[in-house]
Amino acid sequence: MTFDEAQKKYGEFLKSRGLLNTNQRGVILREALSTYGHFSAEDLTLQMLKKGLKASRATVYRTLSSMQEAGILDEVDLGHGHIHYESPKTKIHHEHITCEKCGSVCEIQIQNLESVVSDAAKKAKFTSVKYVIRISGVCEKCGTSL
Amino acid sequence: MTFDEAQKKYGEFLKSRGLLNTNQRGVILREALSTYGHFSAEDLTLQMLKKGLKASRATVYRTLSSMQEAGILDEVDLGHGHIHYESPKTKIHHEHITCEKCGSVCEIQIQNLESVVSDAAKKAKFTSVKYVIRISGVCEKCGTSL
DNA sequence: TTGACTGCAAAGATTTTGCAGCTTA
DNA sequence: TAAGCTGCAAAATCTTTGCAGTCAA
Repeated sequence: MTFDEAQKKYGEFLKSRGLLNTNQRGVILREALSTYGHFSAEDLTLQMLKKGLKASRATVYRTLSSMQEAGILDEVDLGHGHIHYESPKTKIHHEHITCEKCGSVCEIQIQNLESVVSDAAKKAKFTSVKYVIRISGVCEKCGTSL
Repeated sequence: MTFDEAQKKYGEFLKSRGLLNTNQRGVILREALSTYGHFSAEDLTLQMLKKGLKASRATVYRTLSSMQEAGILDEVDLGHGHIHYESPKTKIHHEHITCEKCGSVCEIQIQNLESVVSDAAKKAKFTSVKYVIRISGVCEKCGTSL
């Protein structure tokens, strides 16, 4: 998803709900999509502060949450105790695994995870299925240094 | 896993770490394993309070966490904003899906999820792989009543 | 006896909310 | 103008921690 596509999609989402397309929402959208990899609301707030872009923590939280609802951000659980987001533009169907010892994060590919989960959910008559998976383990480095 | 097996396993875990097998740990273990389905630290604390069993919130948190490490409880993410646990004795390889509208939780079966995740993680040279998956969607009732 | 455990209350961390003033359409 | 948004600070939620007294081996 390019920035323009995301902007358009978010704009439509806002309009469909009767919400306003404000300056802050635009700034946060741009910032979120231009960030490589995963970030938390806190990360983004600080990153914007450094650049002199103004948006309060509360607004960042509110906006990221609505961007996720709009489908232009995915939630990611790295097991770090707070929500991370990620732009789907960098997502070619991958998940993350966090090392329990050193905290490092690797991306891994899980074949068909999306469809497997979605199929199972459909058997229980659920629609609009989403999932967040948190995977952890011990990485090679930490495993061999024991 | 029966209660006796869990108790034995937990006892061995504690011993191997030089930790004590205290009264509170025993009480919490019994309470956790006798609870059907999933529960949070808070749930368990209140449940024990009602029965007149004494254990502070902090101790329950500490104990559940160590029981998870010992492998006699599994962490479950229902998307309710706090950690839930579940006894593996009720777990015949199932996951949970939470309805975004009404909050109801269903159990669903996902074929081979465990091995699929574990295999993918092994390709990244991770060992001792664990995962927690949070699945959400819209249940049949909420989907048709729109 | 000694190290570990417990309860309490206080601290922490992350996220949400109330409200008054500001903005967008 | 009206409805929605924003920032601030306060609140809420869940969880962890420090400490002094208690307990298990």
